[in-house]
Amino acid sequence: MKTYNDTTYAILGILTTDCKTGYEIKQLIDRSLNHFWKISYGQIYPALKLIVDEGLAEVNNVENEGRPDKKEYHLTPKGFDVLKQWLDSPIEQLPNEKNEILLKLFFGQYQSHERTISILQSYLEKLEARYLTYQGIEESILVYKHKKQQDDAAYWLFTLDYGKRVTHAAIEWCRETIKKCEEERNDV
Amino acid sequence: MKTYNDTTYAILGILTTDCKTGYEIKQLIDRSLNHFWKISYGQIYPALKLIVDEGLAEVNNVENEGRPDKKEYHLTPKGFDVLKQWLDSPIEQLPNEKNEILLKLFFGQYQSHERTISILQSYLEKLEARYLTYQGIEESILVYKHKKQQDDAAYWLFTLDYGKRVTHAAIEWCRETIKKCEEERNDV
DNA sequence: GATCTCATGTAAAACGTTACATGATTTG
DNA sequence: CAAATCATGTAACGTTTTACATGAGATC
Repeated sequence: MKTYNDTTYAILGILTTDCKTGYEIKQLIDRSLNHFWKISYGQIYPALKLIVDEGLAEVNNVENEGRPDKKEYHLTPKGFDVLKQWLDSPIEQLPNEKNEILLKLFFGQYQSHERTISILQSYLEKLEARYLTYQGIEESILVYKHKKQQDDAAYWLFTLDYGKRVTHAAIEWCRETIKKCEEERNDV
Repeated sequence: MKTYNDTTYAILGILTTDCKTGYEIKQLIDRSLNHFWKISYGQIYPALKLIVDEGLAEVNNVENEGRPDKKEYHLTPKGFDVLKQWLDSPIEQLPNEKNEILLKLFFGQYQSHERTISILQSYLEKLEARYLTYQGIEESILVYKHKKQQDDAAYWLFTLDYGKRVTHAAIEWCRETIKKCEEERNDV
């Protein structure tokens, strides 16, 4: 069977939810999958075109009073099969992070202690802000879970839990590394 | 001042260490920066060419008995300046992970519990293997630190500590999520 | 004798980001 | 009245992966 890239599978997956348009897909990813997936319109619209060309979804135009028309995409049985088949396939590789902060820290000896500390501090702030948004997302998922009795909420909470734990570990590391750098600075 | 991409800065940084050839750069990244940076030869060799063209490093050919010749790259003062200037510049964005496992888990309701658990289990195994390699790297950095009295080892240990903490958090999450899925399976 | 390590490189394809274009309505 | 939100899309550019090419010595 034909294979597609992960961007395409991500969109197929989202089309199983209430999100049916390119715009809504972007919003869902930015708001709920943000900690493990990113996407741009430059990926979404061409991918939706491909999905329709391949018969994995069907489009229909929906008039939207006082708003631009929108195109709703609905999975076909074939599209649902392709999604399930991807879900069933094994995963070979660990995700590969690219972390600019760690890259700079790796060469930290060529930086002043002040600069190293300030980079870590701004990283810490961003991590803390991210942790707070996760808590916000968690609450909105819990609300959604109570409203609609759907199974998907459980899985969304699993992925969110991952984000929270990993972010928490990064925050702890950040705080302690800043402390170590400050001690170093005072020693020298 | 002209800017380059992170791949280029990563290579400039590595040229401050004992690694002076394309091959050695690849090895160092694979072995020591592996948890936060990846690179391929298709990036390294063109980047080294650019680095020389821009006057950031100089090449010289080194004969290597019983082995192919190698090209050693040495930073110029200008190259070192460019590196330091990049190190001093602020970081705007948090790194964006792309995690295929979490993406699949997000759509876990369309998978059997068995399959979800088996994906999590293989993820767990990979995370545990990674944690072990981190411990191996840690020991080799400690050895290096004792041999040469260099400051860089401290920063290498910082980045490694990050990798260990984050991986540990992911392992814990994995174990508990597997437990939850197993309970679900038994309930249904 | 096969595979691994050392060593450098290119070309094509795949993938992703950014900037641009359009335009109406709602909110501050 | 400016800015944000809703809504779709393209083109250019930048980045990364993958496959290929070459070849000698060392290890199993």
